[in-house]
Parts: sequence; structure tokens; C-alpha cells
Amino acid sequence: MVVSIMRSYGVLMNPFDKYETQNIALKGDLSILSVIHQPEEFPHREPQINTMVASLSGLIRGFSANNLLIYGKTGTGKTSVTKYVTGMLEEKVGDKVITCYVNCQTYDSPYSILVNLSKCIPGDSNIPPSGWTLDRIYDELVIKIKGSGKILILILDEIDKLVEKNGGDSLYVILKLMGEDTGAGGTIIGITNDSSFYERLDPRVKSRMSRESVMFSPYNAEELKDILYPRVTKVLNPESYDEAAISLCAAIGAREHGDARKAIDLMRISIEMAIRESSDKVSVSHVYKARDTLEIDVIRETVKTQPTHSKIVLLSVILSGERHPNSATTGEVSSLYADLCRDIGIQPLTSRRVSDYISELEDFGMINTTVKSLGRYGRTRYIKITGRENDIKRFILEDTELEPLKDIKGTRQFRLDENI
DNA sequence: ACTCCACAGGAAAATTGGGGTA
DNA sequence: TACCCCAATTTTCCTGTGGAGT
Repeated sequence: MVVSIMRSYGVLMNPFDKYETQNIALKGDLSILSVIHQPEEFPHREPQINTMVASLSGLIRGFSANNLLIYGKTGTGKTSVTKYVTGMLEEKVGDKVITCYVNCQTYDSPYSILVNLSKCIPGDSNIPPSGWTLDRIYDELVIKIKGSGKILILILDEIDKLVEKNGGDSLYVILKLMGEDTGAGGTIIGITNDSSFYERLDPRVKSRMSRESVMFSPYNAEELKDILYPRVTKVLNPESYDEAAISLCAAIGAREHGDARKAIDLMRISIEMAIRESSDKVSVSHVYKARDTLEIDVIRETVKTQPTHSKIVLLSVILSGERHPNSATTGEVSSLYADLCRDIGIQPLTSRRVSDYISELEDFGMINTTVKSLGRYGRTRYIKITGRENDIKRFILEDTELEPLKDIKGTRQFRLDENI
């Protein structure tokens, strides 16, 4: 790089010059390339938008609309498009419509959803975060909704989480509230990435949830490029990026089940990377580096948000793996976990719970497990960390509660050994 | 063919903790 | 303050199971 500058100017330069001359000039705010950014256009999503608009069109004439189910993998634009469509509807009909967006991963009990719903409706909202009976909140809400005289649209993002949790009871309560028989009325837009969601519903819930659905198919690499280009050109001048970098972001996003979010994040981090390195343009190598940091960020976030016990279980998996590569079993992890808990003076959970934590960690993609039968020696899960164990360990030990464990090694003698 | 290990994982009971009411 | 209600979490109890050893 420096060599090329020397060539072009024909002089030896001050080493600081490169920081002065080569920064990529940002045309626009980099947040255009972030998840928070709500775009005004949705390439390759016209059919979905049209279906949704048609489905909700009754509302502009004052009729109620059917409930709507939206399917699609992460990063296929479900949430953005839904917010866009409801936003447009609000623009059209003014404050006759209230939209309430609830992410069911965060708010997964009927209680918390109802509380959120209540907050969306204008008027006093003095429902405490817990304590009231569901019936009481329910009645209060019905009165509130009726009183407001508005049409309610409830967007339930990751609606499948409601069903997993308690067999659809939460969903039933909400459907009942939004149903016409209470007089409250309203439309529910459910968003899910689980294509079998509808099939798994309880019959009484099924009957209330109409079958009207919109599919968001994964983006392919070409489509992702069409999504990236308008955003990138708002941020960068043409001379500040390699076309190949965009193609690579699109390709990686496409490989990750057509994930636009991933592609966009990747592009943003690549740009940040290039700026930090004071390169003159964003290139493929920045994208590769960005992919790496992105991966680590995801891991850090996942680890950080785990409850303490889950972190200790994860640490036990890593330490077991260090002792016996490829052969950490549930039993081994459990007793190691119990030891670690005692080391730092907290009451260990039962192995049944640890077993559940192991399953949860697998869902998070932190570990892989395979059930194996060893005949006479029982049946157990073999547990393996999916990779980057050193990073994971580091993130686990960032928890101040677990600091006393920072020097622990897999080779340490554990009480487990005494029983063998 | 039968036993029996070391769990998996479902169901139900028990505990915990926020909040209300008398 | 004592006690009740409720939801969420955890424990307890349980049945099921693939295959090495006998």
C-alpha cells in the first residue's frame, strides 16, 4: 500500500501521511447499514408487501382484518416489511389505528405481553410489572381498548416462542382478547421463522388464528446485492469500495440461509475495518476480517446473556473437553459443574436442570451433542464445544461472579476422579 | 434372549419471589 | 405485618431406551 503511494507520488512520505490521506470519506451515516435502520424500499419484497396490504386493506374502510401469519428465516425482512406496511397504514388512516409491536422472545408470558399492549394504548396505564391476576389485566385491557375506539394491530414477533413456552396458552389468551367476542377486536400479525408453527398449534388456538399467511423466502446472492447496493452507495463513494467486497458480503449472507441482516452487518463492519486500517477502499480482505469479528461478537453476546449457572455448565463442558477430548458426557459435565459451583460458593442445581441447560446451550449453537449408547455403560450425550473455546472461556470469566475460576484448568484434579 | 447401566426427557410437585389486600 | 395469588423456575419422580455384557 505504502509502496503504491510512493510510486504514485514518486517521493518517500512521512509514515503518518497515510492516516491523513487515505481515510475513506463517508457520504452518509453508517447506521444506514445497521439493523436499526428502517429502509424505505424493499427490493424483491413487492409480492409480500402487496399481499399484506391487500389483507389489511379492510382496515382503511373501518372493517376489521383477518389475523396474519408471516413466515421466513432470520434476515428475510419479515419484521422490517411488517413495520413498513403498518407504518404506511397508520399514515393512511391516521390515529384510528394503533400498532403495538411486541417481541415474544423478550416478552414471553401472557402477562408481559398484555402489559406491553396496555402501554401502547393511550390512557393511564398503571399495571405493575407483576402481581395482578391475568383476569384483572384482561378486563382492564378490554375496557381500555373499547374506550379508545381505535383499531388495534398487535405485531407478535417470534410468535412461536409463545407456543414453545406453555403450549399456546399465552397465545390463546391474546387471541381471545383480540377476538371479536370481547368487543375489543383487533388484528394480530404473527411473525415466525418456524414453518411448522401453524401445524403445531393447539386446535382451539388454530381455529382463532386464521390461516392467512405470507412467506418470506430467503434472499439469494443476487437479491442481497440489490439490497446492499442502494445502502452502500448512500454511505460510500464508488471509488471507496471494491465491487467484490459487496459480492462477498452477499454471498456469505446467501449461504447463511439468505440472511440480509448478516450481509448488511458484514458490510458495515467491513467499512469500519477499512476505516480503522485507513485503507483507501473496502476490499474483500476486510470482509473476511469482519466475518471473523462478527462471529466473535455473536459468541460474546450469547455468552454474556446466559444466566450464571448456564455459564458454569458451559465452562464445565470446555474443561471436560480439555481433559478428555471428544468424550465429555452429561455425567462428567454435571459433576464438574457441581464442583465448580462449590468452589465459588453457590448452590449447584440438580443434574436434571443441568441436562436442560446443556440442551439450551445446544440450541444457542455453543455446543454440539450426540446421544450415544454404551451398552452396559449406559446411554448419554457426548458434548463438544463448537469451537473458539478460548474466546468462550474468556467471555465466561468476564462475569465477576465467576472470577475465582479464572486460573482453572481442565487438568486440575476434580472430586470426580476420586470416584473412578 | 435378557439384564442393566446412565442417562434422556416428560410430568407434576415444590419453591421462589414480585405484588396485592386486610 | 401477615397472608394470599400468581407466574416462573427448579426439583422430584418417573418412564423409556440402545446396546455391551452375560
